[in-house]
Amino acid sequence: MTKPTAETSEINAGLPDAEPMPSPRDRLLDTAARLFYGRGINATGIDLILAESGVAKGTLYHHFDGKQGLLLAYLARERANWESGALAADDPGAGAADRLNRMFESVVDAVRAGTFHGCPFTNAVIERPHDVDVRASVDDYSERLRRHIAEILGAESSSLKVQQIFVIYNGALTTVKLTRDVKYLRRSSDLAQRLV
Amino acid sequence: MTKPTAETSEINAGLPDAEPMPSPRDRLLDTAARLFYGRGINATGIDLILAESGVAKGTLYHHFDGKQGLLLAYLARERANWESGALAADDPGAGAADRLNRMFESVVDAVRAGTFHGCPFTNAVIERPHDVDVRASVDDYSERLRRHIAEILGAESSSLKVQQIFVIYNGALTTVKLTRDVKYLRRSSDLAQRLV
DNA sequence: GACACTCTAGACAGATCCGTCTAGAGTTGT
DNA sequence: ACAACTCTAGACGGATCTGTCTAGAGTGTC
Repeated sequence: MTKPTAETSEINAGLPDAEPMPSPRDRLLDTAARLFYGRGINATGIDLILAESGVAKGTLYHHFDGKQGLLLAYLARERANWESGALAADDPGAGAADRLNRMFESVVDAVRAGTFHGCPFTNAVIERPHDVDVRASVDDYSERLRRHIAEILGAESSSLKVQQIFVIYNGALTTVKLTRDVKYLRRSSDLAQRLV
Repeated sequence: MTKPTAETSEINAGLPDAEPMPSPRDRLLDTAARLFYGRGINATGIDLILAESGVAKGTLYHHFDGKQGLLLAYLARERANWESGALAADDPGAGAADRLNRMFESVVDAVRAGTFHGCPFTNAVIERPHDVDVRASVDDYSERLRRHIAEILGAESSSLKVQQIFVIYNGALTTVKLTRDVKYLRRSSDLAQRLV
């Protein structure tokens, strides 16, 4: 009835070279990420993800272990995205204060773009407080964030300053989520830079 | 079939003066608070609240406007509890640094008691990102928290220091939720006191 | 005694949820 | 040609959710 690989050419008939539709698996992940992050995990049903991604239900269960598998894949990808984003925004040649400032400035951009909905890992641990797999994913992210801060400061990951900037960064994200006021990112950035 | 007002005397038959059972309304609120806070709002069904509180479904809809009404009542009570708790722990005669420290120390107590599951308002806004009533309740709390900090510092609620300690406090709660490590409360407290 | 109020117990409808399943189309490899 | 694989479309069951409803017990008030 349907022609999976022919969809693009059908839809884009006549329009030469309009970007090809991503694979069903990628569309699932993209849609799940958007909905989990924007509407909440528990408030987002599988059927909505399927409808918005235009993927059949069987395909979801072919690629992922149900909603839980999709959630974990979303968190894993979010972690990877965060890491590559932090790497891209970072300038290892710059001073520590500048590098810290860029971390906060990236969040400012996301808020202005209307794509910021808090820290995905904080959100996940709040929505799934007893989920050990979510917890593992969160711990992984948490440690990598501390290591990233440590690398910027040239300090040990367990040092006092790293821990304090870790708190400030988490506080910045939470406070912006709470108040929707970007100014707290500047305050947080100033506070963090003062510790350098 | 049942004798509402006789429950206590039945259950406590022989035991003189064991504390009387709270009213159905209070039992609903207590149970809802425990479950909403401990398991999450969207993950907690009405039926579970009813079963654990031992209250009939009709009684819930008599006192509250469904689950949403129960949620808003829970948040309102949480705000009141936080305010009276902050007032009780506070010593207006002490120095600003000491008073700030007590704010964080209260959280340490909650963590040790095993009753800490993050900031109820942050949790609510994450689980119900598009709920305007939840948003109003969160804004209310948020402003009172800033005013409390401002009062301790003897500063304007909109001053830079208040905003920064607001971030640190939110960061402390989130970071403890994220890592389950109490040490971040000490780090946060030190950081906040340094701003005095 | 009549009435209003609060409460219990539980049935019920309607929606939504997740996961499994079947039937078949299209592609790729052998 | 045949098998293996990926995908669509959608039915289906069973669970769970919220909210409404009825029937009746206990209490207090007029």
